Amino acid sequence: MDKTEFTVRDILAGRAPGDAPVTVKGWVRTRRDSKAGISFVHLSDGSSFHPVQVVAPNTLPNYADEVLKLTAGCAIAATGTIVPSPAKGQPFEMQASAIKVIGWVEDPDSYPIQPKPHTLEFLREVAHLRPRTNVIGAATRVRHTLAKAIHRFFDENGFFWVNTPIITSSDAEGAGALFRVSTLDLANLPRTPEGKIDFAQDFFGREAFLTVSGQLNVEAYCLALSKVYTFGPTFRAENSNTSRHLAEFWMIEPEIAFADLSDDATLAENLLKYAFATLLNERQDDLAFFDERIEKGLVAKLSGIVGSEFVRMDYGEAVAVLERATETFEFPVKWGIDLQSEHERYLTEKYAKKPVIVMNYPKDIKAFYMRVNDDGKTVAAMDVLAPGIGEIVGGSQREERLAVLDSRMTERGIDKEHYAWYRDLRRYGTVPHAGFGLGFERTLAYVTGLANVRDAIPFPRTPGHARY
RNA sequence: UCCCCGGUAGCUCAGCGGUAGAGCAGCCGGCUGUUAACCGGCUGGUCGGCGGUUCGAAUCCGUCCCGGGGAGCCA
Repeated sequence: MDKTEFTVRDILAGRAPGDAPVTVKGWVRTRRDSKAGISFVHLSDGSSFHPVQVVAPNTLPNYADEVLKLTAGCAIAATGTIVPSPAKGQPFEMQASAIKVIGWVEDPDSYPIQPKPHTLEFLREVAHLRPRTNVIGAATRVRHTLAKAIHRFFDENGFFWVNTPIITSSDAEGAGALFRVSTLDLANLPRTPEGKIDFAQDFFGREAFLTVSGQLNVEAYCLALSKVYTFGPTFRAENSNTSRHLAEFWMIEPEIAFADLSDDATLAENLLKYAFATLLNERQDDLAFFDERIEKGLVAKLSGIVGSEFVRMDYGEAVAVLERATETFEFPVKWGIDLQSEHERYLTEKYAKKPVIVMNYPKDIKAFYMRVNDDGKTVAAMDVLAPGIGEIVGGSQREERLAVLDSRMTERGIDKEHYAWYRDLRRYGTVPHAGFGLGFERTLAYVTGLANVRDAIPFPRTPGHARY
């Protein structure tokens, strides 16, 4: 991009010179013609929510042959002078002196992306073209800024980003079904003398899978660098068909040493508030769009969260609240049950009307690595529940006592040999530590008001869907 | 995987036993410093597939496919 080229964002912000011709490149959103002898072409390059208005006079040499044939989706380079717009709708516009068509739309009649609202369901079926829409473009920019805000928060607080492996052999974390990674010839599998598949001949000499969580690995780095986090893709081969599940999704997993569950909850709350505040500050146009078209009151909702405390309650208190509720639940509430979606929704949407942190769950419904509390009945686990989306954070203080960890593994029938390296962390300089997983797409859905995580990731993977 | 709802023009939908419709998009024309403009005209369909009921099926029945919502699992 040479010095005379500017983005739509720069032009609308007044950062392009007004005394010399500049060029902007992008894709046509709409074209309106005036018989007074000009056409108005709205041009988007994705750099900002709003397009730039290019005013094309009929004195352009290619006006009749090309400008009047521009339709939604055509790629052009427009050159001209940036002037304050005489009409309402935009602060600046371009008086074009040249419009060069770079790419036509073949068969405009059937081009799927039109200057009108489409259903999100339809847009998922044209996943390669949907970034050209307002809603997916805005979601993409918010996703970027959210990711940057999360990294910045950790950086400013002394955390190190640890890239835990995508391919693992940890297969019993209780976090769902796994995708197998193998280079064996499926049509001609090697067998052991007992007739089982001989994974010793596979690429890694053992069974391998795509990771469902970087937690166990990041714990190892936590017990050396004190404050660490992962931010990367994770994979679950669950046959989940809901608006909140993806087979491939991104997760943020901080892990802090010399810390307990309360520290963990505070970290989660601070992270979310920081991220939301950043979006309110840096993505105003996009959030205004989501507020207007996707979820009324979105900006006020986020501002409210930034400025208030999350509600914290013990699992026992949560059960008591649910038992007192006048609402009738499909699943009856009593101490010991895992909270159902309807229960979580009640707590966060009706009872607190903001994010709720539920802490100290019964140990029998939680994973083996969560620290057993002094009561012997509960573990130091916490979930952050958000209105409309449910669980966005799941975390715990980890069991740092080797004897307790071993007995928990025995209870669950987990092979200690397989977790020898994880047990080592408790043998050599063990300390209390805690962490959580934050679902990136669920968080993005929450901050945009988008009801389905499939619209919060560029190319969603769900059961039966990996076409694009 | 289970339970519901839906599939009609490129898109959004109406029609729900009797000759396939509207809005938007596209094309043509009119008007206009316009703002996902406005006015007129035109083009555009195996009514998801297959089978059945009926004189006659987009409409009723069966089945399969596809999409969505909810549940479970979880982030």
